[in-house]
Amino acid sequence: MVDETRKNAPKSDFRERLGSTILEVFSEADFHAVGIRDIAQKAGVSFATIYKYYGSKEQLVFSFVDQWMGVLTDRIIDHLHGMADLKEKLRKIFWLQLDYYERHEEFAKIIFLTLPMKTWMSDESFEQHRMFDLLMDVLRQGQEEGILNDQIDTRILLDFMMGFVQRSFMMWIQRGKKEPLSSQTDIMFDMIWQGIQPPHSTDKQQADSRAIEQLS
Amino acid sequence: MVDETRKNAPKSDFRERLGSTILEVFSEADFHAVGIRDIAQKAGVSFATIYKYYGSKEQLVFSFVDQWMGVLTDRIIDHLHGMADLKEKLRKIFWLQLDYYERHEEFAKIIFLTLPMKTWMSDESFEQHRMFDLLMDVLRQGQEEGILNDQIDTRILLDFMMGFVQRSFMMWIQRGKKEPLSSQTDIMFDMIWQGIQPPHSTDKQQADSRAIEQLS
Amino acid sequence: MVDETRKNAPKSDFRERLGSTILEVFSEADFHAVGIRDIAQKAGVSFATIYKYYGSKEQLVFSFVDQWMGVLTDRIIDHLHGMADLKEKLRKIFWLQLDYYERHEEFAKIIFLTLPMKTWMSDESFEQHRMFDLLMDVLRQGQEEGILNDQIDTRILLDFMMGFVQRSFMMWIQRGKKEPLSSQTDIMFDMIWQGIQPPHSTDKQQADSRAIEQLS
Amino acid sequence: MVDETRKNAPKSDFRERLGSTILEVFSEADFHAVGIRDIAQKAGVSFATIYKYYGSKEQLVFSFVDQWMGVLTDRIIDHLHGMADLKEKLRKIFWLQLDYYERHEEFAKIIFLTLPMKTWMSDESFEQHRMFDLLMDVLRQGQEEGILNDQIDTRILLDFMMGFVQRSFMMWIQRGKKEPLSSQTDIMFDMIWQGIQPPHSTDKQQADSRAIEQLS
DNA sequence: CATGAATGAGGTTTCATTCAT
DNA sequence: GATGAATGAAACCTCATTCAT
Repeated sequence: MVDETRKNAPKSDFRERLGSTILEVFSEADFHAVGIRDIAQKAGVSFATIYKYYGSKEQLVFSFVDQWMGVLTDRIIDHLHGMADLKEKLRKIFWLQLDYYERHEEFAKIIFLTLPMKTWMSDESFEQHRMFDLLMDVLRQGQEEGILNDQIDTRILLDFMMGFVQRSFMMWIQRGKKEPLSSQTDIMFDMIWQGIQPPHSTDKQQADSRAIEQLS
Repeated sequence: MVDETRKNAPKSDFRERLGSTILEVFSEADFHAVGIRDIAQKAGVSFATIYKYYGSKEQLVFSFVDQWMGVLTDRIIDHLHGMADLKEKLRKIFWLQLDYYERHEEFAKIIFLTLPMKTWMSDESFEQHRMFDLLMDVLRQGQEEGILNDQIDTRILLDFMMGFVQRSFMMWIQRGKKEPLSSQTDIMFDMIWQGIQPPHSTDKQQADSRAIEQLS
Repeated sequence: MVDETRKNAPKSDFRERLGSTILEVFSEADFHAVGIRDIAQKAGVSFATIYKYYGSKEQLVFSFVDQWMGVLTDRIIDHLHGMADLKEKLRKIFWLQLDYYERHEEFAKIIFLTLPMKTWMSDESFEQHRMFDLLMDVLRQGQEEGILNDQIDTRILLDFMMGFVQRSFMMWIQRGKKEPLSSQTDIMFDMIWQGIQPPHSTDKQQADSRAIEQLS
Repeated sequence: MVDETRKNAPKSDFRERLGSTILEVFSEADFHAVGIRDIAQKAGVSFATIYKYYGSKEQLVFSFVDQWMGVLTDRIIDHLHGMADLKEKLRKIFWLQLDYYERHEEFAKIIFLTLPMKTWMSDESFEQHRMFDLLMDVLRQGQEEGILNDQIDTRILLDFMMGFVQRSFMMWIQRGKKEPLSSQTDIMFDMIWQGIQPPHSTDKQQADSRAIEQLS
């Protein structure tokens, strides 16, 4: 299950302490405001060892971000098992993300607020292929079944959902975390669900509704 | 010898060159990868002068970002004049943003990819009160008129739209700008529009539609 | 007199403190055992400033060594003024060196014990053209006048003297500085003087002496 | 698989390869510019093994230098056998050194240009007791027999010769090895020989010579 | 007993920022 | 009021040495 095969993998203990430290410091300061020496010292690891394994401050953080994103992906995969209804799948996916980012606030701060995007986007780990493919499959299936709007590039459906998640997290932080991030999952998901459905053009719907009303 | 005529107004020129330089360099490198010396040199100013006016690298960029966001706000205000239909207003707002970010790609890269978020979010300029108030007013009005979902915090409606804009821009860049960012404005806006409407629960809508069909 | 013309010359005070520190630390430890950070701290100068001016640890030390060698050269030039007798000139030169190295023991330790020779010999400052030319002129003159052995490359005459100086200093240190280095100047100089004279082949000399003795 | 026959004697091979490597790398770079890892790799040994046997980079080199100096000492001892004439003994010693350093240029570069003197001088191996005693005995004997200047500390006679050797080697390298180092052995040795003889004051000699001439 | 991993630290370069002019 | 010098610190790379296996 775990990557025991990876070559040159440092001691698990080593990586654990590093991870904690990264969460701690990068969640509370901008990327450039954190020194590798601080990290090394707080993690009780040698500065040179970090360089040996990760090569740069960026790669160090990317490496952990990738790992933590993998955990979220695993969790999503796990939860989707045995689910058939598309809407429930998507709602679950949406909730799992909000929930994960809320419970791992430090991690979410890192990916949404701290990471130097320019460089991260050039890095393999940004793509998150496993999660991307997973979500794309669900959405594509919905489009093929006619449940979701198939006029739209599937990737845009994905962006629609992911953009809402990211923005919601950012503003949850910015606005002081007054209530749990996931507390409004249902109402927020409904917005997404409405948004990604096929356009029995809203006008038509309204006309329909009005027609019904007139009938009664 | 040169420009002795405007001896007392070198400032505008100064700021202009600084702005161009900032767009140029910060759009192509992470914040921490850009040196103030580079900026000063490219702008033809002493770096100490920059410090005199802006105090720090962050404030320097924030200052210009604020200005450029102001331009977008002005443009939105300008375009909304004389518009009455809410949907058209929102569509316009959505399009104006995509259009502005596309035509000022460097600026958009800076705010979405480069700025150290942690610090920016603590800065006055992040709030963008004028634009925030403007959009909030439009959305709130829609909620009050019953056209938009009023079960939802107006700020969430805003996040819904803004998140989509930000994510779309980021992925437009990431995916290689194959086609104009604003080329899908309509189809994308329809997603938002559907998403923010009151929840005549989709089920109900479908039921309505079916009922109509049966009637005819 | 002093190099006020040199561009980018650091503050004199700055250089003074650096010099003292260099004498202090490099005279007591091998080159590679001294850290630039220590030097900077002891000299009360910023570490970055050192690099700005000298570029490397080696160049830093070479720069001062060159200066101090220049002082010795000046001193020799000064003392030779108004001297006519070749032997006295050479004796003076020999003594001035022993004396200078003895009174500036730290400096001498640096050039004879500490400097990484390989690199120093590739450096301009190793040549010490001013002093080299000065001594070569004196020796060459002696050869031309028939006072010194002209069968030998002048440079070898120079090596003969310089090698003795260097070795004497090294062993003076090694043997615990029991008595002043220059205390045996005369007896040591006589060795050199005898060595560099034209070879009225020793055998001949002895034969001569014996002949004289027989005559009397 | 390989050399199982001398399973218990891999040491000589090990040390041989180490020696070659040391000659190779330390003759071409300053002490601090050579990494133990390079040495270990080139010699095909683990660097930790080197530490096991030698304890430090310095001791590693000192150990080999001591061995190679021993070879020179042996050679000198060997050649002095059966020689009676003091002058010839000294000439031989002088020539053997120049010859050895010339033919083992890499070794000579190490002792004269590379070794961190400060540390080496504190090391047992610097003293070279066997060679020191050997040369001192020869010189002392010369002094006792009245052939050499006995006004001078025997050690200074030694320094006189050794300084010339060291300086000559250094400058031979520095000046580009235009001709064999030992090519001028005779003329150089004559300088030393003249230098270390008793001072039937040169003036006296000249007077003698002149007297003879007058007589004839 | 030999090895590679881990370490602390140094050299070098570059940076943001401060300071004195 | 604008400037360059000086600074402290960081990233980066590599090293000598120690340590656990």
